Amino acid sequence: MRLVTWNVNSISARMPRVLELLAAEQPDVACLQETRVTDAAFPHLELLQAGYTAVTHGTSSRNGVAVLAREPLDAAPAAVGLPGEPDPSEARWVEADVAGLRVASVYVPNGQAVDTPAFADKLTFLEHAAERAAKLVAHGPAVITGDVNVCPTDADAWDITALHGGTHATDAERERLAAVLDAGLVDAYRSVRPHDGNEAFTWFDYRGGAYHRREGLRIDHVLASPHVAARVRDAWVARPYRKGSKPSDHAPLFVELADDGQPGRAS
DNA sequence: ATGACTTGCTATGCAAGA
Repeated sequence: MRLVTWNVNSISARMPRVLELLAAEQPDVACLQETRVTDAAFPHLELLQAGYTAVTHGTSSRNGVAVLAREPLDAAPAAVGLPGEPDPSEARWVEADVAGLRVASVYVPNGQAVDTPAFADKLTFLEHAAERAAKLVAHGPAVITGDVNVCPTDADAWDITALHGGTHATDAERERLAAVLDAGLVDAYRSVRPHDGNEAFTWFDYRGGAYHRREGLRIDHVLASPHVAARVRDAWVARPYRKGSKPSDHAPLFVELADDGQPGRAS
């Protein structure tokens, strides 16, 4: 089974690239973030013509998450919103049951700057994500995936000093991401590619030619429950989707899972 | 130069992204 997570930075602006990816890569599940449309305005019809059904949690202009699947999804999401999140109206969490998995698509708050209310809200959001993770892991096979907006280690940034002590790589954020993993999840990418450098980056600033200078961050993650983690055969960043015509500032992150019941790649 | 793009807004410059 092939899963992809991608912050599309507006599905309206990105529809040609989204359709390109679905046709070329044929993911079984696609978790999208920053769809930036209301549920009513979500392009269900075009996606259906491409062979995908979707559950969404969106709001006008900002944020918004979705799960797409080649198998028909229930019209209603398995869960909408993250219990305890600071502002449920921001539309940052949605869950679907697909291919025997509970799949959560998440867009963690950016945090703007340390010592802002937005940063405090980011930490609170991550704390509740850890609580939700524990519940999902206890429930069964699960994947929490999306734009987590945290670099787990210094190796996950092109130049840790370039972050100027700002968000995404503070101890406070890393401790809270670690707590999410401690709930029983595995960083699927690092489980198979522990030593990758800049090929692991999933976000590159639009400005200054950052992509072509390979100056990015690894902030999009696939976090898998133990049963799913054992099925991870490969993981990769699809860098070509970060360039070309009207790209998102994030590259898609793919994970290939062995079929349920088959042995996963031991690494 | 902690800017450099890109997006959506009810705009004609701005906030926000990370």
